[in-house]
Amino acid sequence: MRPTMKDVALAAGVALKTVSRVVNGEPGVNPATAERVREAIERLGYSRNESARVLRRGRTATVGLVIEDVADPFYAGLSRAVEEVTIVEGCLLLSGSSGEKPARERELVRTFCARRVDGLIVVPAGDDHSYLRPELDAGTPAVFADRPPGPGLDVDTVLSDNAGGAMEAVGHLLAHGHRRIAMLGDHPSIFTAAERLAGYRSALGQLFDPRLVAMRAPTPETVRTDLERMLALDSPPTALFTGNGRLTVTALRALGGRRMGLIGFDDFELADLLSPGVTVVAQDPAGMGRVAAELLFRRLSGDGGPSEHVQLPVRLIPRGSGELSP
Amino acid sequence: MRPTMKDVALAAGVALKTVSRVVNGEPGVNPATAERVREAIERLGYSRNESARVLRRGRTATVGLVIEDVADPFYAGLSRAVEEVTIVEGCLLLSGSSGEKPARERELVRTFCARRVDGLIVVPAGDDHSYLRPELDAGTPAVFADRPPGPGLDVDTVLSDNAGGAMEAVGHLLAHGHRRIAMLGDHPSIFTAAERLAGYRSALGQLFDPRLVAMRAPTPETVRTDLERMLALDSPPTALFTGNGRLTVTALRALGGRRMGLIGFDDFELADLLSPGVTVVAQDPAGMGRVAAELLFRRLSGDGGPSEHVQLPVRLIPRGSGELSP
DNA sequence: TTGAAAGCGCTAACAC
DNA sequence: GTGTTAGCGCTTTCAA
Repeated sequence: MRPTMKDVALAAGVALKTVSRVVNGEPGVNPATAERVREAIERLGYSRNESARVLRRGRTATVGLVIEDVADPFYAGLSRAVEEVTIVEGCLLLSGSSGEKPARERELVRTFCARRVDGLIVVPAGDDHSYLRPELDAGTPAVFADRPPGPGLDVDTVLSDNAGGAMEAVGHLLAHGHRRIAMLGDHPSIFTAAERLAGYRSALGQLFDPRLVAMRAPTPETVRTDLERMLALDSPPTALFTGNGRLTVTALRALGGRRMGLIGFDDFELADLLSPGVTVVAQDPAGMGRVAAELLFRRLSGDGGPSEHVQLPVRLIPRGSGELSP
Repeated sequence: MRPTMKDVALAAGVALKTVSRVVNGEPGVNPATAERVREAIERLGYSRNESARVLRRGRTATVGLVIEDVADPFYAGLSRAVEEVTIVEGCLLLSGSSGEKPARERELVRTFCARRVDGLIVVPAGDDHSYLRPELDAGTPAVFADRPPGPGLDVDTVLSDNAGGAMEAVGHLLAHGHRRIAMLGDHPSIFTAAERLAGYRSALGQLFDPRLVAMRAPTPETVRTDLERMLALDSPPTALFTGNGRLTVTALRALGGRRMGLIGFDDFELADLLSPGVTVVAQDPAGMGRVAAELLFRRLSGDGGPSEHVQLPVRLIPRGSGELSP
C-alpha cells in the first residue's frame, strides 16, 4: 500500500540503507545521490513508518499524560503547557482523562506503557500506584503533578502550595473581620482537598467549627444543601472559602447574589467581571504542566538523581468578594 | 530490558506462538497450558509491545486530533468528547494544538500520519489541505470539524450552523428594537468568522453599516479601540454581536459595565451570573466532537459511502443582555 | 492443540 | 560513499 524505504531505494536505484541515511539526515551521502533519493521520495509520496523505527530504536518519542478531565480549564491549561514542552522536545503527546476514576487512570497508564511511551505525567485519581512499579523499574520515568502518588512510590512531584494558599485565604478573611468562615471542599480523599482543609483549619485555630465545613464531591444540589444548612445555624457564616474552581462557581450560583465574604481556590475566567469581583487563590496550571514536563525530559535525558519535589507558589488575588466586611 | 514473548515462552516452556495465542485470547489453547503461560506473564511482568504489533498488523488503534488550542473551552469540550468515543472503540488519542498556525497544523498531521494513525479529526487552521491528498489516498480517513477543508478535498465535515446562528442573534436584537447593531468578529479568513459575518449581514439587510463592523484577530487593545471608534460615531450602536466566546468576554471587559444590547456567539461559563446575564448563541462542542468521532469510526469500519456533511444546530439562550431595549 | 518459519519496515553494525 | 546483513517483537501462514 504505502511505499517503503525499499520501494524508494528501488526507484532511486540505490540501496535501502542509503535511503535511510537521506531520510535521517545522516552525513556521508553524495549530494547527487541524496538528491536522487529525495526526488524518489517526493514522487512516491513516501513517509517514514514510525512504528518500525520505534521497534528498532526502542524509543517512541511519545509522552503519556493522564489528567482528570481535559474539559476542566485547570487541566486544559496544564495539558497545553505539557504539549508545548513536548513539541519542542520533538515528541508527541498521548493523553487521556481519568474522570477521577482510579481504574481508568490505571487502564490509561497501562495502555500508554504498552505503547512504550518514553515517560509519563500523571495526575493521579487513585492512591495505589504499586502497578507502576514494573514500569518504573523498566526505565519509564513518571512525574506526578497536582497530587502525589500513593505510598511506596518515590517519583518526582510538582504540587501547588495547597495548605499555604488555604491559610492565606482564611487569614485574609480573618483580617477583614470575619470570624465565622465556612469551607466547601471536595471529598477529602482527594489530596488537594485534604491539604486545603488542613490549611483552613490551621488558620482558624480556635475558631474552627466542624459545622461550617462540608467536604464532598460537589454537585449543584449538595452545594445548595450544605450552604442552606450552614446559613440556618444560630451563628451562620459571614464568609465562605471554596476548595476549587468548580465549587466556587457552583457556590456563586447557589448564593444567588447573597452578599457574603468569598474566596475561592483556583482562578477562573470572568472572576473579575462579577460584582463584586471574586477574590481567589490562583494556581498556575500552565506552570505546573511546564515544570512537570521539563522535569520529565530531564529524566529522559539521563538525569538519575534523587526524586525531586517541586512546590509551586499560589497567589491571592483580591477582587472584592474577599474584602467584604461581615 | 523488558521481557518479550520469547522470554515468556521460554519461562513457560512453550513456543512463542502459544504465548501470542494466550495474550490475544485466541481459541485453541489447552487451559492448563494457558494457565502456565499466564503465570509466567505475571511473574515476568510482561506486557505486549504495541509497536511490534502495529508494525505487523498495520493498524495502530490510534486516532489523531488536531485542534486550535486545548486550553480554549470550546476545543477542550470537543477533545473530551472525541476522547470518550475513541476509548469506547478501544483506540488511543494523539492530539495537538495548531495555535491557528497552518504550518503547525500541517506538521501535526504529518507527524500523526508518520505514526500511522488510523484516522484523523482536524480543526483546520489553514485553507490548503492538498498535503492531505496522499494520506487520504493511502487509506487514512479524515473528518474535518468546526471548519471545512480547503478547496479540492472531499472529506466528511461537521460544522455548526454559523450563519443561521448569527442571523438568529441579530434578528433577536432587531426584534428588541435595536437598529444600530455592531459586530466584532475574528479575522474573516477564518471560516466560522466569515460565516457569522454573512449571517449578520443578511439579517441586517438595509440596516447594514460597514462602520459598525470590525473583523480581526482579537486582543484586549483592538477590541477596545474598535468599540471606542464605533461608540464615537454620530449614531453609535445600541447593541453588539460578538463573533466568538473570547471576543464576548473581551468586549464585556472593554465595555466595563456600560449598558448595551449584547449577544455573543458561543456559550461560556458564568454567562448566567453576570448582570445582566449574557444572551448567547450556544454551540455544542461535545456534540461536534462526538459526531466527528463517530463518523470517523464508521469510515474505519469500512463505510466507503460519499462524504457526509453534518450541520449542527445552534441555540439562542436569552439571559438578559440580548433583551435590553436600545 | 501446538510449533517453526517468514516477514512487517526500519536502524545498527559492519563490510566494501 | 555505499551496500549487506541481522534483528527489533510481534502476527501470519502453514505444517505437524
